[in-house]
Amino acid sequence: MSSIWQEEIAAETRAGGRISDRFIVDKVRKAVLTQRLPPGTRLPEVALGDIFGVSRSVVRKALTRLAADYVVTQQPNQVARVRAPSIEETRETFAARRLVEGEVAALLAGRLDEEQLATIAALVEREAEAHACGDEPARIEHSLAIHHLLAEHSPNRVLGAMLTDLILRTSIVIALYKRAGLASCYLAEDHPSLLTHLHSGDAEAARRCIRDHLEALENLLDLSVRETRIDLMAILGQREGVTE
Amino acid sequence: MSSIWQEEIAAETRAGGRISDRFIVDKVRKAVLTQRLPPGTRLPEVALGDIFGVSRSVVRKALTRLAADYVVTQQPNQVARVRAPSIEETRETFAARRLVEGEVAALLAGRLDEEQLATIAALVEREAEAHACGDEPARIEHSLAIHHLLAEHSPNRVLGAMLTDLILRTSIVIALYKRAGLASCYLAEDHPSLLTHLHSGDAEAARRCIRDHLEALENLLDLSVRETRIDLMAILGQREGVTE
DNA sequence: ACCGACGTTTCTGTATACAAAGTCTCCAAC
DNA sequence: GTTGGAGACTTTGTATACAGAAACGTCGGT
Repeated sequence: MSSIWQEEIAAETRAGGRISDRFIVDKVRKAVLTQRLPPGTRLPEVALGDIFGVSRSVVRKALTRLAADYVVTQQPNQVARVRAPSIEETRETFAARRLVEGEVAALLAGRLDEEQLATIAALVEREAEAHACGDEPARIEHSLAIHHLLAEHSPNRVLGAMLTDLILRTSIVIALYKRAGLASCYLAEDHPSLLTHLHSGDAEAARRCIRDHLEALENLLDLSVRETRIDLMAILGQREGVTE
Repeated sequence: MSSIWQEEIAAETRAGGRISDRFIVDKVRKAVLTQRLPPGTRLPEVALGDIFGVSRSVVRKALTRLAADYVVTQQPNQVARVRAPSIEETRETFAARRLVEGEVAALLAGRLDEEQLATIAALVEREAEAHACGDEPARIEHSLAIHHLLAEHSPNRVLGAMLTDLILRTSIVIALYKRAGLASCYLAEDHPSLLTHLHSGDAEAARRCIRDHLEALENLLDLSVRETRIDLMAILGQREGVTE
């Protein structure tokens, strides 16, 4: 009965840390992001409880929070499942993120101090390196870190929190709908030029840069209407990935 | 031990409906909105459970969801309390709502059918009437209904859901920071002219109309820096409103 | 009168038990 | 071969018990 979290759970308990609902939320979220838990996966409370070594109470709280974050769906008297955002929702999520992240970038332009800019510049650099090495997981991690930094430094904290959510949701659908043959969703010019605009303080250029970047990203996805496939999968969805 | 929900609970149970976490969420939300539960109010799980006639399990789920909606704060091993958004957060919430609702209005301009427009027109009409009669609660209800309709009809459902959240959050801070002497936050021209733009299909005019409307609303609030008062209240916050 | 230690009370965190709803399987009937 | 249904099984909904943390009040000392 191998679980994909064994090592991390062992590490956490060794470290004296108690497994809390937050721990479970983080792990499930990451597993969904990396597609180790594909959409439609059943997440029964007892199974999760056994895996993490806690009772259903804790698992229930974690699932409730994951549902609030749109990571899983919870219907009365039914097993929670990993959510499968539709193609339409994917487009809408990208549009929402363009609006919000564009605004955040505009607010941020010219307002970051040297240290913050340097941090971002370093990440941009490391992302390029990782791409050159063909280390896609590392590249994704650095790319995500850049966007999360924007959210974190947003002068408007409310927008920042909304952006954090949207980054997560777009990441999930990117993983879901990445064009089959595509090795990477890397756009070499975008992050460096964003950095330039943030530095120079041109708010509208920064906004446009972000919006174009996100639109290009969306266009890298395969959002053609094989929606039937997804729907069938969601309905018949029998796969498991938790117990086994 | 009078609770502010007695009648509604009785009605619900008479109707055969079982009290669920959703019921509790709705009631608490509304009570916060109408300031019957002022910021800082303690919300102990057992007390709520007694009032609603359910066990802590149900209350806990409700509180978790209210926390996800930013209505209450939950800190480990401490009683949940009604959240007291700061003045800064209030400003940020308004800015976020201007961005999102402006976009929704722009998307909606010229895309509503006659029936939907008629529904909104009727609400605008009734809001004006309620204001004329001095029936402020009714006016607020109709005003909120207008904005919620925008959110509901948003072509972009993701943005629509975000807008629903933001409407709730701004409503709470409006109640909180309404200038003392002010009887009403009514801006006679704004809703009718929004309707005009939605009808004519001028997206940018609709966007601007919403943004101006929300900015005017924000300016009606008393957001001067008596922030100390709020902070003290949150810290000493000893008031109760649930048990009694 | 003020301050700090200590015991009491209150409240949350977690596990668990039981009931109700949903799901699956198998078998008979068409 | 497909449909329909009875039963067993699985899974969630809710209540409750107990342990531990925080808040509160009291009492002694200064």
